[in-house]
Amino acid sequence: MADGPTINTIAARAGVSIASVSRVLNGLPTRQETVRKVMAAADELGYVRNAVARSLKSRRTHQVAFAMADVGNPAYLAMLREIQPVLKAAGYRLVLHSTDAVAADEIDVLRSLGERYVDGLIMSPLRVTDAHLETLAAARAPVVIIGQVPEGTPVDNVRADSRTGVRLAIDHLHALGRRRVAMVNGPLDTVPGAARGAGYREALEAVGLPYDEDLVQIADFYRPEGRRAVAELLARRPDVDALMCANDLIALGALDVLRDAGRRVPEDVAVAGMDDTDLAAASWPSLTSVSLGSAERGRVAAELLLERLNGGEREPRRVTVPPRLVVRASTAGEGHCGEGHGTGHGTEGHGTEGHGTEGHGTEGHGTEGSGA
Amino acid sequence: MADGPTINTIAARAGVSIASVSRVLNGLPTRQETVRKVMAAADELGYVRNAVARSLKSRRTHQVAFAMADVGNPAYLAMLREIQPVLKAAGYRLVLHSTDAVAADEIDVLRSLGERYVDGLIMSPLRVTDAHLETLAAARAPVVIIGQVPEGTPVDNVRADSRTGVRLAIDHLHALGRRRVAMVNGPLDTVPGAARGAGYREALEAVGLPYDEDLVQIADFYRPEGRRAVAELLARRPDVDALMCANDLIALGALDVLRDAGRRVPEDVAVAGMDDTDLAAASWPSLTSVSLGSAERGRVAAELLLERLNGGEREPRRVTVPPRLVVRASTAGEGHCGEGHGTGHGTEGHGTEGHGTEGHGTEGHGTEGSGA
DNA sequence: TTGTATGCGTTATCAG
DNA sequence: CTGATAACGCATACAA
Repeated sequence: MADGPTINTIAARAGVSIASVSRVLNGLPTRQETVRKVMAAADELGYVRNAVARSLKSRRTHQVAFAMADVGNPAYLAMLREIQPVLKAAGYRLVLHSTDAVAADEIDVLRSLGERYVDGLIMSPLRVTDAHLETLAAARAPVVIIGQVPEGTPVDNVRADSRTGVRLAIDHLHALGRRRVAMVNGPLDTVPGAARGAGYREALEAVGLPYDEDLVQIADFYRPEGRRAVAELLARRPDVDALMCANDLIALGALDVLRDAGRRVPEDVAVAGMDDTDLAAASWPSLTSVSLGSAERGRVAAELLLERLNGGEREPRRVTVPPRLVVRASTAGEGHCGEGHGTGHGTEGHGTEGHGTEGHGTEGHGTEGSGA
Repeated sequence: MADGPTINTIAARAGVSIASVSRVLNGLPTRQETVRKVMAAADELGYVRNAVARSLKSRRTHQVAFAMADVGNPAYLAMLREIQPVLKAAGYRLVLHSTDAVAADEIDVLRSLGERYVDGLIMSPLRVTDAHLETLAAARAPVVIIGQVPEGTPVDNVRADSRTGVRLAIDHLHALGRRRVAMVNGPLDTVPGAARGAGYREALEAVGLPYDEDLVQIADFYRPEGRRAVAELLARRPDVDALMCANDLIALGALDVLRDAGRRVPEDVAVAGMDDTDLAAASWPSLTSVSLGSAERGRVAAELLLERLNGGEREPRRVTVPPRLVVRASTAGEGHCGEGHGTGHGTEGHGTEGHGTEGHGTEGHGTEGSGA
């Protein structure tokens, strides 16, 4: 309860000046005797540096902000999980902003950099508008953008390449002998939808398959939408033998419908998703999925920001993280009762299998009640 | 790049004293003319308050920390997702600490409260040790613990009740006519393992079933472990007709093994999990699971902390959040081809179905490369 | 080596 | 109503 001790308290106790206290605390050359006295006093009083005063003086908060639409989104979560340890190792705390996908909120975050409560910002905006760019140009602290920014924007930038990602999957399906590969894409007016659609056409051309509009179906990026879309597609084209889905949720919806229709996966129809979320490994059959490298994008973004925080000025840098195909049972299945359960995660360090642990020691014995 | 303007800059520009500037900025009674001049100057200069200086003076940072083992864990994530908006609405920023389940790190976080970079802390420790309690007693800011603390610890505390949770599930299974209900529990030396084991015995007794040691199997809280354990159990007791699993991952492992063994779920064997993670809805058949109310625990914790931040002193409070059974196909199945896909989430506001959206506009057209 | 004094950007007190 | 001025807790240039 009592107000914490300051260097003044210590100085008094040790019988020295606050300057000496500060010097000892910062490891500057000081007489042994003084060091001893100061350390003793600090120990006894349980002194802890005041970070706020420190920041005011040093103009560094040792805090970095990460702003994204929604922590619940597996893609952002993957970024967060990589960003956190990188920053921590470098001595930075992490301030989390959830913008709920509201552009105005994102701009607020950019503006708030003027308050100087963080040294830098990593931001993954839904869509970069002109307003973003304006505010960005006037930002009072270094910013790294994860996502798509216009060519030439003077900002550190880390991006995915889902176009190539789609191509990886199509190549895979084609190599397995599939020839009627449909695409269940997201809305075409979204950035990812457009890119994935383009990737689909490119990939078909590359493997020498014709582009057939009949094989394209649009769905919002959710599971029920995936069900609806795949049902329609199946009704129109019952001969389809592979489904490229624009994300894992749509792919789960596809599995639902195929199961109900009595089509075996992957024997009759192979299914591939995108994003490689936890759900891909949990479903049955487990889902082949294209990882867009969210985790790595997070890590790279953090490293870029640290570089700029330490190093100072340099040219803005742009990094594109390559996609990676994670093959599981929904395309590669070895018979529908195979034991390929733990179909791994390739090479990526800590896979998703590991962290879904448990409710961790939070327990209650009965009904202690909840009132005051 | 130029250093941001301060109230001094504005004062000079407006031809008034810094005191007047501060007053205007804080809405204190001031002559209209002065207000006008100050606002004009502030606007032109793009002035933004310096949060650090403000904090130093006011002794409030408007930041709150949340410390848990791992953001990747769905339980913590659910808490985070509730905590964030509550704090944001109250004008607080959220500082995130990942302790990697290392007790020493948790204690460091408690100690670091002395640095005064946050106004309060919400912490969900793996296990509360004596060292925790000591540090807690000396904490220099209000703390809310999510989890189990010893009786009488003078700290705001929010807890789950997995014992009752297990009972809900067993009651459900018994009501469905199952009579040989096995338990695949976590290690008994963990807090959750012990509580769930106790809940299992209690529940059996309550419904009048005998406790049979043969029906209990221990597994670590992971899917491969779940597979191993259930395989053993099945070999020993092929007559089992229901499985109560201590978490969702173990339950997924159970589904794997049952499928391979040709047992139908739920017709031959019903399966229930715990934690009600995203995975429960994604699996097939979808998994009946006991929610321990992680989301609500998070929300309550945030509210308790805010109360204390605003209100000041009061008696420490303890809240127990009741568990909730979420019934899905793995116990209630309406035939194995039923359309009960979207089996809902009960009542809990925003269900998990909604947020697993997509890779959000992060795209790249090709190979811009990753070099400098 | 040590102490004194000043400033970081605000807010708040107290005369004018 | 306004303007000097003193904190807030720390770091540091400068003087001793």
